[in-house]
Formats: sequence, C-alpha cells, structure tokens
Amino acid sequence: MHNLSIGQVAKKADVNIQTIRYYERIGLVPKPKRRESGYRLFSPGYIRRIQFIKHAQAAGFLLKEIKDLLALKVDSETTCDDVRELTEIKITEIDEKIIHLKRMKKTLKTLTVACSGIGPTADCPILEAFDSEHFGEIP
Amino acid sequence: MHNLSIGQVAKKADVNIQTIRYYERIGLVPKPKRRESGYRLFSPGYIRRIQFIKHAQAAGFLLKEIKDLLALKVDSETTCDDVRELTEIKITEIDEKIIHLKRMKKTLKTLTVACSGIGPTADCPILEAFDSEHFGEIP
DNA sequence: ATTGACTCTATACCATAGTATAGACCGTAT
DNA sequence: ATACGGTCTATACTATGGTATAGAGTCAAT
Repeated sequence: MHNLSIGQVAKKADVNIQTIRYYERIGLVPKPKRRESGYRLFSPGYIRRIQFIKHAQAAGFLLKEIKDLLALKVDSETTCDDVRELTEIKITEIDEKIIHLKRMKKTLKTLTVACSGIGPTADCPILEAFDSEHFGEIP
Repeated sequence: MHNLSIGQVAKKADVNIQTIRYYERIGLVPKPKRRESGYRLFSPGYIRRIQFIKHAQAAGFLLKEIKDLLALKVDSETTCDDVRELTEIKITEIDEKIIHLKRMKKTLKTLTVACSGIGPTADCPILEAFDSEHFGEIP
C-alpha cells in the first residue's frame, strides 16, 4: 500500500481529518499529491510526520515551534545543538509556568485554611481576600 | 467624587477601557448608569469590583468562574463553604497542570541529556525521539 | 464657536488549535 | 444507474481574554 486517502491517514494517525487539512493550511505538513479529481494522496510517511507533531506537542511545543523544529530537521546547515537550544528554552518556559502555578496554589491554599466553611458568603475570607487591596502580598 | 467616567475607572483599576466594556458585555460587571448623552457613569465601587476580578484571575480563576464566584457573593442562600469548594476544585486543577508540566519537563530533560549538541540534525536524538513510535513511554 | 480629548456603538481582529458546516463533487458497490 | 460514503473548498464557529478600528457624537476649555 502506497498512497493513502486523508481518511486513512486520519484514522492511522488518530487525528481529525480537518486537523490534517489545518496542518497543511498552516504549512506544518507539506502539500500532498493529488489525484486528478483533487483528492489528496498521502505517502505513508505522512503518518510519522503527524505523530512527530503530536509528540512534540505533548512535550509542550506550540505548533509554531514545531514548525521551526521541522525546519531544523530538514536544513543540513543546522546542527543538533540548535535543536537542543530550543529544547532548553522550552524547559525554562515550563519551569516558569510551574513557578506561577505553585504561587497560585499557595495563595488559594492559604485562603482555604482561613475559611471555616460555615457562615454566609458575606463573611467569606476567600472573597474578602479577593476584595482586599493587598491581595497576593506576602504578609 | 461620586461618579467616574470609563476612562477614570480604567486608569484607577489599571485596565484598558475596552476591557471594562468587555466585562460589561459578558455580564461580569453590572451595567452602569448612563448620562443622557449615553456616557457611562460608574460609582467608585466599580474599581473594587474590577480589582476583585483581577485578583481572582491572578489566583487562576477563569472569567466564567469568577462570574460564579461573584454570584455566590451576592446570593444570601449560599455559604462560605460553596466558595471553599470552588477554591478546592481550582487547587486540584492547578495540581494537575503542575503534574503535566513536570512530566513534559522530565521528557525534555532526558532528551537534552542524550543530545551531545554536535553533529547534524539528521542524527539529533531529540528529533529522533519525536519520530519514535515509543515516544513518552517509560523505558 | 471651535478645537481637542473623550466616549459611544458595532465590528473586526489577535493568538491558539482546532471543529463544524454547507453545498458540490467523486468513487465504488450493487 | 443510482445510492451511499468519502472528499473537496470555503467559511464560520468554538473557547479564552481581550485589543483595535471606524465613524459618529459629546464635553469642556478657550
């Protein structure tokens, strides 16, 4: 089996048909060949390509960044080090997100501890905190 | 000073004018009074309301959820416990996001370690990993 | 009275990553 | 030959949280 229809690729790569067309539209995958009727014809390598995208996405890369990654892959001028650099930037970004989330969590945790759970919302310390001018400051 | 123009509120609450109109549109803030000319007239309490929204947002709540929070605040039937429940759900969500990010980070970290940084991208272990069928599996 | 700053509405646009739909056309099995 | 399913393009819509713009009208100071 050589050429696959878009439906077959979608099934094998476990993505929506529209997603494949979307990837093509934004230049994330090359334009496939076409039948005379206009139907797309995909070589089996396309499935790998889509899985590559999905894996990189799962690792935290945006489609735009994956596009860069794929460009590096093709460009013989670039080295493995370029890829590693992008990966390290991504790690830093992830670290920043984690720090941010931890800070949010800490704030909420403090508020739930202060909240007895009884009484009307009018006296709720959580809502009061959101109302405070000093919200988020370290006491 | 009693009534403020939208520009004054925007400045004091440190948000964009359009943001205030947007909040009004989605029902996050009540519709303000109007002059005869149609100009909005805000009571000073509006500034607090917008700051409440910004604080809750900084704590990780979506505008939709903040709307719920504000509804609880007004409803005399609900108790402080309802607020705490939403807050605890939010903490759980934040935890899940942190776990997800840590997993992503670990994957990328493993890949950078495997990458010598020298050689062409064709031999890059990071790109190879994204190409692998076993990506993300624990070895 | 006129200028300049402000505000009004409505609409469109940004990023992000798709999904859904309409209406037309194609491919193949019966 | 016709029915059914697949595919085509183009466009609109989803969620999220806004920002930008056009063209009209208003306010206040000079």
